[in-house]
Amino acid sequence: MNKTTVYVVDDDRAMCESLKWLIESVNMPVKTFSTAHDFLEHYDTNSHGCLVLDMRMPTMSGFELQEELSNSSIKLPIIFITGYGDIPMAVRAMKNGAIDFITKPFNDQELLDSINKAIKKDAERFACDGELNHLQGIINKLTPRELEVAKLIISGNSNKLIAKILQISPKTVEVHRAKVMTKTGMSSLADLVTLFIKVGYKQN
Amino acid sequence: MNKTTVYVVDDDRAMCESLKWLIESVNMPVKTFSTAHDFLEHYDTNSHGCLVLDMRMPTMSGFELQEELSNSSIKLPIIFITGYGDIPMAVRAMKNGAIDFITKPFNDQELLDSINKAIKKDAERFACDGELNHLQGIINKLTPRELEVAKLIISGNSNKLIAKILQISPKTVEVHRAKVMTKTGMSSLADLVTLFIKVGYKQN
DNA sequence: AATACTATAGGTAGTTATCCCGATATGAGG
DNA sequence: CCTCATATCGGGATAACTACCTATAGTATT
Repeated sequence: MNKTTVYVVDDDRAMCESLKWLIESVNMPVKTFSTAHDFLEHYDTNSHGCLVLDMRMPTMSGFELQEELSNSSIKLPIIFITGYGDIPMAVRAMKNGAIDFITKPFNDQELLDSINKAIKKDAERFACDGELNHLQGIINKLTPRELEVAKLIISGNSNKLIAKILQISPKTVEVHRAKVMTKTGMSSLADLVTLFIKVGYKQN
Repeated sequence: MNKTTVYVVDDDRAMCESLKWLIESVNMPVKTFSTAHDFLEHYDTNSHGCLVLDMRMPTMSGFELQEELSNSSIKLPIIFITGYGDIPMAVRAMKNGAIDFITKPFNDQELLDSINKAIKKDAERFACDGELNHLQGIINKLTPRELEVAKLIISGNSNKLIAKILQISPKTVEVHRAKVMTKTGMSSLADLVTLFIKVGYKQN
């Protein structure tokens, strides 16, 4: 697990330095980038924290980076800062999932508070994702056939029915079922259903 | 089920009339109010649609109404319109769950688009809530004892174990269990677990 | 007082699931 | 060629669940 980092992307070097100094003053690791491309190249998809992002930048604007990130399923919380913003811009940024939009000049504490909130939110997301990946990993251990049987089980079918559906002997279904339970480590049908629902399987 | 209505709250009579005219021009029912209090008095909690809300108003601001509504668990989507807004105000409104924040003078189509999105979103929420209430209603038909047994069942306990936990005969647990299944209309344990998870019961 | 619902409990039979033992066939990899 | 994983199938025993019947006692409603 990587440590949490505050990423700063701003084309203004002085602003980058100022932000770096501010954020490091509260003992948070900071990485600064002067362009969106620079950030995208050096960003480690496994790291977490938050992104402090200038709106107006050459070659790639803050908006474009935000979209790029959301398309790449990178869910790093974004805090926009800008000196030239207007309301439609702020609204659009928020609609696109930014967690804050701060205008320059800003109050230092205001930004730090926002960063803390963002990091907290990202940590929650990370914990949640980790749990999900873990559960998904458990399910991925099943063979295709076992998964097939498992899905039929959690849809409420009995072994006998599953046997008819899959055109195999009920005895084989029993074997698969037992394998599913031992491999997933679930000790009851209820737990198995819960597991599958958690990872997003729906039996509509 | 009530029809969908666009609620307009603005202290400026002329603006109210103008909005009413605009929205009715696309055949959507409108109700206008000149104060937040007026709206709160006449609002039917069962109705749905969306709320077009002026920010700056006497006695109760748009913000205050938004907070009031979120505290009353009224989840009507809110579109703010204002002539005197700034970015922090817009950001705060969006953070509080507004779905749009539009500045006067606004483009008519822009507002209508936003209203349509809001209504769509509310309809989804309504459908979702309706489903949930229905499922909750099913569970509410259970007697306290049956609910107790049901929870133990979906936590993966066997009848025998439940009997020990509740200090009653396994036979009685069987009876409760059968009652739970017939009352909920679920035909398998898997379906029962799914039902309880849908209404938010977790066995952590 | 009669009725209905709830919680309790037993019997008996049948179905289903679980767990132990076994077996065969197939294909991938060393 | 041997091994391992996978998928298939069987017998037999035990445990668990389901479905039908019965019954009693308390509480609430009418």
